[in-house]
This record gives sequence, C-alpha cells and structure tokens, in this order.
Amino acid sequence: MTDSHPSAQRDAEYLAKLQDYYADWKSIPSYAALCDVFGIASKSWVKAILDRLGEAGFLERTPDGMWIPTREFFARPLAESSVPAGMPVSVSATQGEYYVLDEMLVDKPSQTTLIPVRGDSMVEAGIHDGDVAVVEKRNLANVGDIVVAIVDGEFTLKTLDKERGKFILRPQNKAYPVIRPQGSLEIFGVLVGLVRKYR
Amino acid sequence: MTDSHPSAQRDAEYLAKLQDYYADWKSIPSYAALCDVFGIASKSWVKAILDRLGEAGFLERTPDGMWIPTREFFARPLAESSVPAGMPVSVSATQGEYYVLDEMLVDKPSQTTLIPVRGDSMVEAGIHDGDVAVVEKRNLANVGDIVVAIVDGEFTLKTLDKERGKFILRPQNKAYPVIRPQGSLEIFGVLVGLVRKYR
DNA sequence: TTGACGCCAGAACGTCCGTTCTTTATTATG
DNA sequence: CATAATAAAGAACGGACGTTCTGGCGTCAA
Repeated sequence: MTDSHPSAQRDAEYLAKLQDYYADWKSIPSYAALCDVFGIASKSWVKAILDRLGEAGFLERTPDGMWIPTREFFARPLAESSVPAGMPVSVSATQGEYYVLDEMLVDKPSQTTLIPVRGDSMVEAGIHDGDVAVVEKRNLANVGDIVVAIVDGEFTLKTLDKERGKFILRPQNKAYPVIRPQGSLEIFGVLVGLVRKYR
Repeated sequence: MTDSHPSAQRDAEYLAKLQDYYADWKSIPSYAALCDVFGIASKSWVKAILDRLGEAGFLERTPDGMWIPTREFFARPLAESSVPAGMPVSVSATQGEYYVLDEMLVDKPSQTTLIPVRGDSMVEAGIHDGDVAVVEKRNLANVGDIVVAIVDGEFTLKTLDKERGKFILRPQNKAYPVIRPQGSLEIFGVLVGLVRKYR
C-alpha cells in the first residue's frame, strides 16, 4: 500500500463537506468559496486539500485545470450489519464495499428507463403505489420475471407466467384478476430494480 | 406563455452539446472553453447563449455567479404510465442520467449510507429481505419514521412509535414482537430510501 | 435600399482566480 | 526542552475570466 497521509481523518471531513456542497450546487466552486465551505481562511491550504483529495482519487482535473468529481466521489459505503456506532469512514479506508446506486441498478443505461408505479396490484411482491420501477427495455422475458407489458395501450406491471402453453400476466394481489391476453403479448421491458423514496 | 425566442432551435443544439460535455466532465467550463464546445469564436455570444438557457430554465447561477445545471438540464425518460404503445423513449445515452438515482435518494451524501436489509420483520411495509436501505445518519427522528436503531449492538430496522410517553420500535410483521427498550433508545439513522435489485 | 434584427467576432477592462512563497501557531516526538 | 512535522494564514503576482461595448455580416420585410 502506498503512503497514507497523516491528514486522512481531516481530509475525510473536508471531503464530506465538499460532497454535501456538490449535492446542493452540482459544481466545485473556486478556492475562495471553498474557504467558506471548509471553514478555513487560506486559499493555499484549500489547494493542498484538493491536491490530496485528487491523489486519493476523489477528484480529477479537466485539461483546463478545473476540478471535477470522479466516480469514487459519488460512491457510498455499504455497511455490514455488524458495524458499530463509531463510524470513522476515513479517506484511505475506501477498499470496503462502495456502491453507486445507479451503477448498482442500471446495467445498460441506454435501454433502461424509470417508470412510476401506480396502483397496488403487486403489493404482495413488495411493490407499492408510488415506487419507481427500473425497467430494462426488451421484448423477451422468462417465466417468473416481473415485466412491464402493454395491455390496451397502457403500461402494466405484472409477473410473467405460463398457463397451458400460453403466456399470462399474474398480479401479486389476490384482489386482482389474472390477465390472459388473447393473441400476442407485447412486452415492453423487464423489471430489474425498484426504488422507493421516503418522506 | 412568455415570448419564445427565435433562436430556440439553435439553442437546443447548444444545449445538447453542453449536456454531452457535462456528461463527460461533470462541470460547466469557462466561456473560453465553451467556444470550442459550441464551435463558435466569441465569448460574448457564449454568454448570450447561456443567458438564454438560463432563462429557459436549464441553467442557474450560484451566488458566486458560477453556472450550474438545473433539474431540467438532466431531463430523463421518466415515462408516464399512460404512454401509448409506440414508445420511442430514445433519449441519448450520453446524458447525465447516470447519477440521477443517487441524486433522487441522497440529500446529504456524507451522512448517507447503504445498509442491506436482513429478515422479514418489515414485510408489511414492503421492505423485504435482501433490499438495500438508504439511511441518513442522525439520532433524531419523528414518530412514524422508519429508523435504524441499535439494539444489543446490532442494527435493526423498525418503525418508531411512542407508547405511554416512551419510544418503542414497532415491526411491520405480526409475527414479530414490539421492542420496548429499557432506558434510552439509540437511533443510528432514518430510512430515506429503499433500493431493490432483481436478478 | 434601408433599416431592423438575429447571429456572431473582436477588443478592452477590471476583477477575481489559482499558484507560489513566506510566515506563524499547534501538535507530536524524543 | 528541542526539534520537526503538521495545519493553517497571508501576501504577492501574472494570467485568465466574465462582462460590456462596438462592429460586421446576412436576411427578410417594408
């Protein structure tokens, strides 16, 4: 392992402040503005901090010299269930499991779309009204997949099943009927992820 | 409706180029660099373009005068459920939709962590074994929030409730008992989002 | 044919920015 | 107590940046 700077913990605080700032403004400001963000008074020290964060892999520079965030900048720790309350999360200790939510859920960005879920026909699969479905667009699916099908010109989210050699759409709520499409069944895509926002 | 400028079509091209640039570099460069991006030679015209994109709602300025993208800038294909069967949904894959999910679920990156859910004590709230909880770390929560509490040195995900003036942790599964902590209750964080990955 | 306007280039200017260097306070180390 | 490393402040400077103003085209209507 290469040298881990002695300023690792402090840099983690600075990184946290920068991440929060970026979440608000989607840009990395000037050194002068970063003085306020970091709560320090000298531009040269800000530069030193950014240089270290750059070496640590959280920031890059464009050919013009502008600071930009890297993929690591957006990653978040995936906790083990046994993590104690302390929570240091030092900069150099990044080799744990980190995840970017989009990368986790989206394999093929160009073929993935987000569809809000309406209704409660899939509650028994844990899919509620207001959830957002992450759907990979393709027209082939396997029995057991949850698919977005087009029935009567409307999207519908159901489990794909087979009955006497024909495809059917099975809701996960006993109050809803099984859909047995006459003729062909048009599949828009396959559910690959689900996202819910609280509050 | 206000006046729609005559330069609308050209501005759309400029916007597209800027979106592509932003997807690559995650920043909006200086006017001089934008001359190259847009393929024009005068900074003043770049400023005029950005001013119009700002008026159109695609860009904002920070208090320091720096240009930043707005939510409109990241227009992504969030389909309406009533969309008919045609479905182009061919938004170019180059757009900044890469970090949209993160942005949607995470307000304060530095205080947000991902915790895998184990067990089925919250199934009736649509939270299943294997889901990933997006948790904002703080020790204050309101009654009704779903919180990550620390009980016997282990994380547990429960709904926070109050009973006879004391906080209790209520599972959303009739097979599990309500937890009535003696003494104080240590709250690790509040559930702000949920993510599930299929297959 | 003449303005009026959209589109763009170029120059001028003051200010702010990033860099580097020097200096100071604080903390470890022995 | 001495020494060094760390953490930060501050000044100085050249250049880049954003802004504004002026001017040159092309085009379309009057």
